[in-house]
Amino acid sequence: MKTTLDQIVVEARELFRERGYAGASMQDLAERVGLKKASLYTRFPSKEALVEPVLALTLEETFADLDDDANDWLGSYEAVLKRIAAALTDRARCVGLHLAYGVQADAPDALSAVRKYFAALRDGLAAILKHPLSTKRATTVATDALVRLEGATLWTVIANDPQPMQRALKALIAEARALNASP
Amino acid sequence: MKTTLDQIVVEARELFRERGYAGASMQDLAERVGLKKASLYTRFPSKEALVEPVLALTLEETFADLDDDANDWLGSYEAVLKRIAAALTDRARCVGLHLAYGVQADAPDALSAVRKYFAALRDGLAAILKHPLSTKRATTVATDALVRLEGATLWTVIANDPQPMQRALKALIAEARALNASP
DNA sequence: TGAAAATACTACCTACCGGTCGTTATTATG
DNA sequence: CATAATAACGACCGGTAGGTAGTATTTTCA
Repeated sequence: MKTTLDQIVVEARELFRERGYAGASMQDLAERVGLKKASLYTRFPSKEALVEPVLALTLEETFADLDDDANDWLGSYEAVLKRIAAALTDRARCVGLHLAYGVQADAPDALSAVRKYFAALRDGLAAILKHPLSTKRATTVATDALVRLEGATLWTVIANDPQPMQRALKALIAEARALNASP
Repeated sequence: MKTTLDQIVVEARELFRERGYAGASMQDLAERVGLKKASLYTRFPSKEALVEPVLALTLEETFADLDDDANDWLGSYEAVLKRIAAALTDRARCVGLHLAYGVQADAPDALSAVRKYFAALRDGLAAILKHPLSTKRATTVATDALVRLEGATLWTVIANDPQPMQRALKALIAEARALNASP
């Protein structure tokens, strides 16, 4: 009857995504994974400790199976952007954004996990953009791309409307293609 | 010793902004306004009922003192965008976004208040953009502008970095100016 | 000024929160 | 197969959540 850590992390992510950090309860999580609440504490020392693995999993999924082919940076970039956009669209909300807004100073480990997560996302995108751009410019463009996609989740959340996300994605890809022409 | 409704709404907004819907407590709110918790309930029937006036106030501030001058739609548009960006930057978070993510189906009145708030924001921007654009296109452009600014709050929250917001603002204004040249 | 209405208070309710206790059942390893 | 480690459990802790009852105080207005 051993429940895997992954199951717990996946369900915790879903819960954080739906209800945010404050709104998610260990009781709810226990029920989702078919355990009693006390049993969760044999796996994770606290609610706060769930945040890091939740975001690590998400980050891993985002950059899985990406070959850093210098000759096809544009393909890699498009692929990652599409992957991020797809994840944000089909779950409506972004776990990371929900946690970024919801995690407070009284959960310092969670706070630093959130910061590391977004820094890693940005750096992952920037690494691809370093092929046509300077390091500094790559970071800027990556940051702007990321916040643009994240912002579009507002409309998926309140109106269940994926179109702003699609338009943002299209615009970002067009900008990247333009970089290829004039660096 | 009468506390004004406005004081309560302003403090509630601050609390929702900082902690989100689930994370904000009536006890905290009471302390902020210098009342006992029970006294809040003589003014508002529930926590949920705070959401609508909080967003109404924010909306009102956003569009205050704007003359809809057809000859200077660009000036009005820039002014509103700057106002939104400034509010998002100096409070780091956006109340509306925090509530959009945090309000759940079990708070239906709050949910519809959030939806109305963002629809009104979009419509307010779209009304200005109807001068150079078709109704349909104005709505699209307004929506995209809004989500772009909102997305930039991610970086103000996690890194206390206002630059993505400034860049988004600049880009949006540039796009609007381009509209003026080629409609 | 006096009474109605609005506001505030103390005290309390039930439900749930994150987390811990001591104990039992399961699993891995020698 | 024994044993140690891991994982699961029921019961419980103090604290706090949203909200209410009943009462006292203040404000409003005729």
